[in-house]
Amino acid sequence: MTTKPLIDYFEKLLPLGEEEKSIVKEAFKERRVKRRHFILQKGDICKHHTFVVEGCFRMYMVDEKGKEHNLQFAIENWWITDIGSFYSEEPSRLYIEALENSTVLQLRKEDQLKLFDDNIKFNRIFRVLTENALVSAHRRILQNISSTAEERYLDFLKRYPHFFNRISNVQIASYLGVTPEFLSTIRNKIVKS
Amino acid sequence: MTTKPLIDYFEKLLPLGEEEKSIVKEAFKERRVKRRHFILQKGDICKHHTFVVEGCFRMYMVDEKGKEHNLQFAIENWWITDIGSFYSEEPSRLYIEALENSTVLQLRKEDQLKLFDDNIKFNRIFRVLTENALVSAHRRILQNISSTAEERYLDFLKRYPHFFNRISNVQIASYLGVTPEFLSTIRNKIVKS
DNA sequence: CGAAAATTTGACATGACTCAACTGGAGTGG
DNA sequence: CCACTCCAGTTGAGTCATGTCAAATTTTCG
Repeated sequence: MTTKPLIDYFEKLLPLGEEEKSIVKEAFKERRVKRRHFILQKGDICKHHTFVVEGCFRMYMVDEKGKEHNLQFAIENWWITDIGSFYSEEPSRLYIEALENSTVLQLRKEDQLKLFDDNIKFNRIFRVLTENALVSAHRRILQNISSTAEERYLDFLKRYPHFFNRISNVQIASYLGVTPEFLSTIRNKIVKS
Repeated sequence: MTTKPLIDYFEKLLPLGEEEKSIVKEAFKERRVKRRHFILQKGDICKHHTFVVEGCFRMYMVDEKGKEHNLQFAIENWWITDIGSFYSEEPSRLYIEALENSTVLQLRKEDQLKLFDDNIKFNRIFRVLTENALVSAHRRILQNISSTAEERYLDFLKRYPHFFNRISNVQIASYLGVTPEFLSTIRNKIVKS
């Protein structure tokens, strides 16, 4: 039963009754995604909230020069959704790509609205999720405007140590906003010091 | 009646009944804040959601070297709150300072919880507010990691034209993550081109 | 195994910061 | 209303951070 990690996740925020658990089981659909496959591409409307049960994803933008810029990673027990597109129902500018063979649970908008109507707990749960995401985003903005690339890299490793041997440096560089070459020299410098 | 702008604001998201309007009037407290005064300082716990009725604020962090970094501005009909501190009830790392003599409406956490319990609309309204803030934050992160300072400045002017003659370039530089000197050379370059 | 991608290295170019000095305008107190 | 101060804005020289491009090497995965 793939919904177990999700229910555990919800219950850390707010305990659920048996009935609520079965609502969750009905609302979320399991899906397997192979490495290098996409669950969202530029121009699509983001139709689901996606919860990662197993595997790893990145969400990124491609600029006018064709360069990719990672907005977010997601591994087990993380969410990955272009909320802008999800809520506005406008075409996304983002891609979500599986970096490993993965399993996710997806919630369609109609089903989310049903959750919200049926039960005030889910309203609160999703509010808290969004709040937490906003707090992280604010932290990241402050860091981007106040620190050097080296400081950002060290902080990234401290904050997400489980990413260290799982996500390539190319991807990390793109998340930090530096070139892979420069990240390489940073790493070199750190080792020597 | 200072609550009118706020009620208008809410009604753009979701129409309110008369009863709901009076709930709003009771829950929010008016407060005047003079230029250079603070409604939040590092170490405080952020006790209110703040809605700006008139005036202008900035929210910023001070780094180890004593430099200030602006996370956000707020003018009429904007919100300015350290949500991290507000929800976790932990001491804030941020300052919120009035850049002009201002009038705000503030909502204490207890009163917000009452709104949430009483009425599902407010639950939804605050969820939408947070979602919108998250979408902007994501846009800003992507821009920070993908654009030069000049591009960020031009985009800032396009997106917030009303800030142009209201917020000093020192403050804008701090928001963009560059020094005031460098912003000055950027502006010079733009004029010449 | 073989192709494609990741990582590293180095030379060079540009973006952005630091520091110091100068200018001009806005507020303040006499 | 003036003199004064303080702060925002500008300028320039020198320096450091980071990007670009090209090439060589290593790793990964199909």
